[in-house]
Amino acid sequence: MCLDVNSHVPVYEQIMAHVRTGIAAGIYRAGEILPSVRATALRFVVNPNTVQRAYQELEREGLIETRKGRGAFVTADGAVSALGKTATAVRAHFAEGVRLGRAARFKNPELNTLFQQELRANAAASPARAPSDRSTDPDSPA
Amino acid sequence: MCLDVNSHVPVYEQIMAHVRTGIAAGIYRAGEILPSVRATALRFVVNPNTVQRAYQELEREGLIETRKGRGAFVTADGAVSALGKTATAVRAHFAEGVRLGRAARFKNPELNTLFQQELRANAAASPARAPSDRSTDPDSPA
Amino acid sequence: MCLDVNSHVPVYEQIMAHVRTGIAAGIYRAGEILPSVRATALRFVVNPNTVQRAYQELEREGLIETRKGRGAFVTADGAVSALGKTATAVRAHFAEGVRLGRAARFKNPELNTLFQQELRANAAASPARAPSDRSTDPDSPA
Amino acid sequence: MCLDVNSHVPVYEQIMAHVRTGIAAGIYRAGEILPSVRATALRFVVNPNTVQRAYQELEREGLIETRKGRGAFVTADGAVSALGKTATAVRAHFAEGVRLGRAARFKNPELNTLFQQELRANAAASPARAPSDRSTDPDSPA
DNA sequence: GTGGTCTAGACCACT
DNA sequence: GTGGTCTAGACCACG
Repeated sequence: MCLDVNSHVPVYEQIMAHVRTGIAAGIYRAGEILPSVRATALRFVVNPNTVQRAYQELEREGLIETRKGRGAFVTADGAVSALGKTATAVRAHFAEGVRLGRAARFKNPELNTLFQQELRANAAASPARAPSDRSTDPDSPA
Repeated sequence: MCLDVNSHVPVYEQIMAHVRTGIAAGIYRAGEILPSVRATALRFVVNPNTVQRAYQELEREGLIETRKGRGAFVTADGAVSALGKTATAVRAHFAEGVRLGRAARFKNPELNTLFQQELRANAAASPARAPSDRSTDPDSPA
Repeated sequence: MCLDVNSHVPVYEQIMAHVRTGIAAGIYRAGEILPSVRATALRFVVNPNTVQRAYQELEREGLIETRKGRGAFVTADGAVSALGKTATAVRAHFAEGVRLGRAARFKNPELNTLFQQELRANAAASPARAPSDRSTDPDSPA
Repeated sequence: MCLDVNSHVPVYEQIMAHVRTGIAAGIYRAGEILPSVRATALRFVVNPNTVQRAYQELEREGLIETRKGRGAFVTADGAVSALGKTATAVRAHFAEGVRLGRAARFKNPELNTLFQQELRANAAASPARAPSDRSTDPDSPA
């Protein structure tokens, strides 16, 4: 898991998304401490300020809580809301793809085919088959 | 059809995507003239410079051709390549959604459900059923 | 002989240069009439207004003289000054090339070699040898 | 070294040429950082946007690489290709001069004389002799 | 401090 | 009217 500096999405938001999905996935549980700002900065090869901002925004969202000199902790309802937020984000991407396809007169079956290809391409666990031939598309208008 | 100024995607790229899908959809055909820079600027309530830049990049991509004092025209192979480029963009969005979902331990069936919901939500004509309550998610990390 | 619409040099100036060298070369002599605006426009596939402007500027330069309803004529001293103007223009190009080369630390012998190559490449009459492999360079900063 | 705002060559291209020859001359080496956009804008008394555009185009050419918040850096193969690009630009100027001269029926010896004069006029160090009275010709049709 | 995008408004070349 | 370049000045993301 790493960041895409060429994406239009600010790095600090990518880090936010990373933490959010981490919570949604149960990697970080309610009350647990998150990796320190500095550790995260080193891991992503990024300026600590940037991580700092990500954590700050997450705190504003109520997902985490920072305590001076202690670190950042997942809040009680952060654990539950993260899952919903992630699902919403996922849907947003699908919606954007669908919208774009519709604009180009793609029919439902065609869109479905494209989606199933991605599902297999990025297969992880259950029905894993296809090799991951996915490559980022600089063209993608978010 | 309008732009999202709050998106992290530069406005000029959104305009590029718009033209691209317009060509892919057959709204603009090979050899046909595109709306002028100024007209497009008015339509999207955007500065002419921004449209100018979009057209310029599209020209560099070989999709369109501009002639001083005449206007911008869809090139012959622009008409064909636009379709492929749009499909790639669509897949990129699906891929990103899938990636995000996978990170949060969503299973294939769950992702599929989310996708089918979008497909129906944004339904245009044919199998239209549930209109649903889709709204853009400013949180979406592209 | 034709125009380069992709050049940064305005078309009307290219036409001016064409007339100027035509006079310098003795194709158009003092007192002789020049091709009409419309004829020139057709020949170069250009808007008559553009030719009109070229002729107008040439008149301001004193190289030609236009008489309503008659046409444009080479003036007496136009015939002599054109040659000088052309020579100056030629030198200006050489100077720009030399300047650019110097900036990149090219030595005199190297510059000379490049020049001799061009001289042979564009060979026309006297010591004609090499085939014309010259191609326009969009990079050229005038 | 300064820009010619009266030239028909866009300022941003003049800046590109300047950087290119700088790289070709070894003033900027592979991996080294270039002057910042704002610094260059001040140096050339030009709007930062204009420099920004020049750098952006150079990046597209692969000559340089920019990193947000860091600066612009000369790429590895930028260092080598710049030299070739500059040589091409130099030849283009010589070619244009030759072409113009040929059109006016100048013979090779005459063209050669004009060139040698420029070579001496713009002499830098080695065989410097006649300083001469060279001045830029705004008339020069690139 | 760095690069990157956008607006407002200007002037030029060309049809 | 068209596209193309430039300025002035603003705001954002990153270090």
